[in-house]
Amino acid sequence: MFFGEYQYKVDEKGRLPLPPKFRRDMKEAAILTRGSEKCVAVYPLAEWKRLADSLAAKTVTSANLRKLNRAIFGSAFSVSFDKQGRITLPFPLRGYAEIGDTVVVVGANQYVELWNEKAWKEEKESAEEQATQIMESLGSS
Amino acid sequence: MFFGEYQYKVDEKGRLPLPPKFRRDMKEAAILTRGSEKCVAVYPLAEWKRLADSLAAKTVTSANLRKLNRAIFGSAFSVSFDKQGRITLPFPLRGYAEIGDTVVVVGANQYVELWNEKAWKEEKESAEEQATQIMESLGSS
DNA sequence: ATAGAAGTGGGGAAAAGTGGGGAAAAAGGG
DNA sequence: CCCTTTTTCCCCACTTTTCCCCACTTCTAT
Repeated sequence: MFFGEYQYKVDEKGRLPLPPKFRRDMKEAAILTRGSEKCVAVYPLAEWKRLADSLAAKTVTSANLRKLNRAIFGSAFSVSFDKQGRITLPFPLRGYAEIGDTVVVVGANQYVELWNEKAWKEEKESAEEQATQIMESLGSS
Repeated sequence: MFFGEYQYKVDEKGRLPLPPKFRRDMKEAAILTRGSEKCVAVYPLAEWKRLADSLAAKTVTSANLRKLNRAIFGSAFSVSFDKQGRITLPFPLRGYAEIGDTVVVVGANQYVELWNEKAWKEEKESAEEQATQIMESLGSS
């Protein structure tokens, strides 16, 4: 279970640390891919396998499945941690999420997201607004 | 069950004590997250799990679920008590609730809230005002 | 009055964040 | 096909932060 919000620097070589707690749950390696919003998704190996399997099991038209596969697997990168616990952000993903020399690492339960600082700020606000509504509807039940 | 209002200092290292009575109900650790108003919510582990589960059970679109995960898990931090019964307030939460070197700890039944001193004063006044009105309307029935 | 518990402060060891050098590997051009 | 240039990756080093422990003071209850 991943949670919390952490800010780190991305160095000239494109390396960035993950919070120690996150590292421990991603033994040796992780899978990076494009997030649904403008962010990078980081999956532990096990979670990635689960995701891949559930996609394979989906009954969609084969044309759609191919598209989905390309989108998901085509932009997936496997990364490993160096001795300092850092990963190297692949260039295409870095460009996609518009991550400069600062990154916000966000725990989202089953996986982790990497955000451009400003983009995260905006996303957070809209997410909170929505969460408040949902939580209030829970309270009234 | 948490109740009462206590004022403590936050030291230079960002540490603050919780009332002994509260500590006892939060065995070893607690989860801190954003409160609905400008405060920090402190949940015992069990209560947090209950909350997270009830949210996960909500049937929402996957886009909304992602947002919900971000709002809920992104601002959650797990903290533990040191030998003196203090917790360290994570920086993002401290900023959000605008907590300086003084904090008001408020019991709110199932969970606990941490407030900026001034913000609490205002919140309390408006809460008391409303409570009086509500009770008066009850009394006339 | 004294003992225990609670609030407050700080020192030191360990961990984490950050930056960079150099060897190995890859890529590219003659 | 080989040599040169660039990139990647592994390792080391420094700085900052965090965490654990100890100490002192205050308050309360017996």
